Formats: sequence, structure tokens, C-alpha cells
Amino acid sequence: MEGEVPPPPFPNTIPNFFTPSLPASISLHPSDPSNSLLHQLQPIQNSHLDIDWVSLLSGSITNGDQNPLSPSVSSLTSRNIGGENGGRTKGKAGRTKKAIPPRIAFHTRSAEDILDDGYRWRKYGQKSVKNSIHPRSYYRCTHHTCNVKKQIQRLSKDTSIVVTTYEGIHNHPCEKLMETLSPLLKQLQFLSRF
DNA sequence: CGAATTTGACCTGCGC
DNA sequence: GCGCAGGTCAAATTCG
Repeated sequence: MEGEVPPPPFPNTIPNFFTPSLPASISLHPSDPSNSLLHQLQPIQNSHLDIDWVSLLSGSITNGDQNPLSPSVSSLTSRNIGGENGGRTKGKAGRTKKAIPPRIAFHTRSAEDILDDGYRWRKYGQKSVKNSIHPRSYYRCTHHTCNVKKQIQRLSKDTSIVVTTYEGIHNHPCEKLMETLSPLLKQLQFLSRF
């Protein structure tokens, strides 16, 4: 359906275009070849994150490593998480292996499944996954030129924890951020004339 | 009435 | 090759 989008780079530290509320950059774990999302998330599962969004917004954090407020983050390169061809693309050509887009997963202790990250998302699917009583929800960024997806799932072991997995990088500014900033920018522009 | 969500069908990749 | 699991599509339905 969607055309070939050049895969974004996959550096060790990626800029945080995903959520304006997260640290400026997020350190990634090395790729894990194992398959299951939940399996991959095991290493960070016990970190019991209570994300303090206000603190994150105001603080300047360069790495997710040691900051107690920063969410645990892991890159995911599973065969089955995402996978641009997962759907019913019937094209038989293009069997070449696709580059795996950067994926970030983090745990959030929240009663809400959907965390407001400033972007607008449209749900395009929901699946029950093995070994989990909670279904996994699939969302796509509603911005027409943006190809970013995210998955949301609750941990079966600790239902208060929501696992959010982002895939891809937003190629547009955060709408809510712009909403908030635009009056300020206008004011600045006005003042700068003097 | 348009946008968003729901949900069953379909497709792909991997393990056995 | 087959079956399973995960991911996506798209028609139907719901919502604002």
C-alpha cells in the first residue's frame, strides 16, 4: 500500500522524535535476536517504571541509563514486531529483506492504556497474543506523510504496566507541542520586531 | 457525515 | 510442507 520509505538510520542513540515527553535521546540495547516481544522485554520488565512526564519534560537527560526517572528502553528487532510486509500486500516481488526500522519499547505503570505522547494515532488492529491475557493494539500515526506505528500491550504478569513499542520516526512536528508553542513563538516574533 | 474504532479475514515468516 | 503466531487490511460499526 504505502510506497517504499527509506529506512531511518539505526544508531545506538537515536534522537527522540517519538515522544516529546521523553528524554532528548534514548540509549538502545543491542539487538536481540530472540522472537517474542514479551521475551525481549523481560530484561527491563522489573524496572517498574513510573514515568514522571513533567520531570522528564523539564529535565535534560542525555541517556536513559542511570536516570531514575527515565524509562527503560530497548530496541526491538524481532521478526514479528512490525514487519512492513506483515499484512496482505499481495505483491510477489520485493522479497528482498527489508531494513528493520528502529523500535523503542518502554514500560509505563499506568491505568490508562493509551498514553498521550502528543501525536495523534489511529488504531488499525488488535490481536490477542500468546501467553498474555491482554490483547495487543496496533496504532498508526494519523499524519498522512508519517509512517510511524506503535503497539500497546499490558503485561500479563503485572497488569498495571503498559508496554508501548514505537516503530519508526515521526517526520513532522508534534501537534500538541506545536499547539502549545505557537502562541509563544508568535509572541516572540512580535517582540523581536522591537 | 466524516473520522475513528472494531473485528474477522488474510498474509508472511519461522520453527518443527 | 504444515501449522502457528504475529501483523495488517478493510468492511462494518460506532462516535462526535
